[in-house]
Amino acid sequence: MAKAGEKTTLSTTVYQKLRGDIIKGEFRPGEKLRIEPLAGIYGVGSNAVREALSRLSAERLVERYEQRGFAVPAIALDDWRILVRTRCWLETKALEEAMANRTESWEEAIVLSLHRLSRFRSDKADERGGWEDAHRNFHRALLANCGSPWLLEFCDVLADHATRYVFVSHAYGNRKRQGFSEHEALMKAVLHGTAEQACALLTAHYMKTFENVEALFKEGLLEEFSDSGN
Amino acid sequence: MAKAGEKTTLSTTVYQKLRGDIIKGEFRPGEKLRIEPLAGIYGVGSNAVREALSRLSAERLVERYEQRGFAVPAIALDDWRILVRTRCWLETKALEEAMANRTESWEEAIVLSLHRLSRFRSDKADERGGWEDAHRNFHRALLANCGSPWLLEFCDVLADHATRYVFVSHAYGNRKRQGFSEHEALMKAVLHGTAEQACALLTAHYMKTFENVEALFKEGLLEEFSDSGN
DNA sequence: GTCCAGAGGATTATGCAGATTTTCTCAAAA
DNA sequence: TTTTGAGAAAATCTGCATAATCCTCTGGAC
Repeated sequence: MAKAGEKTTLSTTVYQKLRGDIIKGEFRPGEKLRIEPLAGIYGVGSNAVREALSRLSAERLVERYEQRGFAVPAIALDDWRILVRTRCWLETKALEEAMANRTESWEEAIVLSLHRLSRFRSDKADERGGWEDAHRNFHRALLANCGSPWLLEFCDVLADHATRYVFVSHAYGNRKRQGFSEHEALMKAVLHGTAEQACALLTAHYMKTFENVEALFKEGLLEEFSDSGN
Repeated sequence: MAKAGEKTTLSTTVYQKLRGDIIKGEFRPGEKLRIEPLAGIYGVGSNAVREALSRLSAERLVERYEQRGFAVPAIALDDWRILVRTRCWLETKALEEAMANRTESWEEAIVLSLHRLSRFRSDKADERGGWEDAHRNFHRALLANCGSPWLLEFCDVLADHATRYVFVSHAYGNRKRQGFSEHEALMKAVLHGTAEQACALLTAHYMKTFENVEALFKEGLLEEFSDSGN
C-alpha cells in the first residue's frame, strides 16, 4: 500500500503549502508571517509552522528576524534585475552543458514538455495554474541534462523567486505573456541550432519577462510592496 | 549592552554549531543524526534541534528522511567531481563579473585578505582553523564584487560542501595543501591580468584540490563513508 | 501644544516536557 | 528464506510556560 515515495510529515505539508502560497503571491511581499494565525490556517501546531518557516528562510522565500518572527521578502526593482541577470547566467551555462551532453531521451523529453505546454493558454484564467506548471517543466526539461544537480537546483531556486515576482505583478493586470511560438523557436534552436543561438533566445525570453515587470515598477504600481512602502 | 546585530536565538545557535561540526567532519558522512542525543549535546530541547536540522537540510548539509529522521550526507567520488565542476563554473562566472566591475576597494580587500592568509600555515595543526577561515575569506573577496548576492550565496554553499570533503579527507592524512605562492599568483592575475588568465588559475587551483581528494577515493580510503559502505 | 522618554500591559516568538504516532528490532512461526 | 508481531526506540506533534518585543499611554520638558 505504501508508495515508493516517503510518507509525508505534517511539517512538510505545511512547508509545501506555505511555499506555494508565497510563490503564488497569496501572501503579499513585506507581510509579516505570524506563527499562531498560520497554525490556525493550516490546522497544525505552532512548531510545525515554525519548522516550515525555518526551511523557507534557508531558501530566502521568507525572511527571518531573530526573536521577531518571519516575513515575506519585500520586492524591489534592483533585486528583480539582479535576480533575472543571475538566472540568465546560470541557465545559459546549464543550457550549454545540456546541449553538449545531448541525448535522445533528453530531446524527447523537451518535445514532450512543449507539447504539454501547448495544451494551455496563459490568458485563460482557469488554465493559468496548468500553464504555469507546464511552462516550468518545459524550462526544466531544457536544462535537465546539464550534468549538475547543484546547478539545476540553483536554477530552480531562482525560477521560484522569479515566479513570485511574476505572480505579484499579475495582481496588477500584467497579462502580457510570451506566446507559444516563442517557446517553439527556443526548442528548435536547442534541438537543431548552436548553443550560442539557443542561449541568445533564452536570454531574450527572460529579458522580455524582466521588462514586463520592470514597467510596473516604473509606473509605481508595485511601490506598496517595496521596503519603503511599508 | 545589546550589540548592533540581532540577539541570537537558541535554535540559531544550535544551527550554527551543528553546521560547523558537519563541515569540519565532526560527524562522519552517513552518520545518523538523532534528535535526543543532539539535544543533550547542545543542551537544548528537541525542537531547537529539529529546527536546526530542518534549516540544514534545506542547504543539503543534512539529509531528511520523512518520519525517519536526519543524517549526514554520504560522500562519493562522483558527487565530489560534480561539486568541484559546478564550483568552477560558478566561481569562474563570478570572477569574470567581479573583474569587469573592478573597483579600488575591491582590490584593496583582496590584498588585505591575502596578507591575512599569509599569517597562517596550513600544515601547522594549531593554525589550521585560522588558515581555513582566512583561506575562505580570500576566495570570497575575489568574488565579492560580482554584483549578484545570489551567485555569491551559491558559491558559498558549494564552498561549504567542498570544505567538508577536504576535512573528511584530512582525517586520512591528506595534508597536501596549496602553498601560499599559488594564492599570490592568483591575486596577481586577478589584479593585473586578463579574466581568462585569472579564471584558468582559479580552475587549476580547484582541480588540484579535486585530485588530492580523488586520489584517496581511488585508494579506497574513503569507502566507509560512501553509501554502500553503510 | 508638541515632542520625547519611560513604564506597564498586550502581543508574539521561543522553548520545554510529555503524549502520540511511526519506525525499527528481533525472535518465533510458516 | 520469508513473514509476522510484540516490544523498544525514535520521530513527530501538541499545549502550555517562559521570555522577548511591540504598543499604548502617561507625564514632563520645552
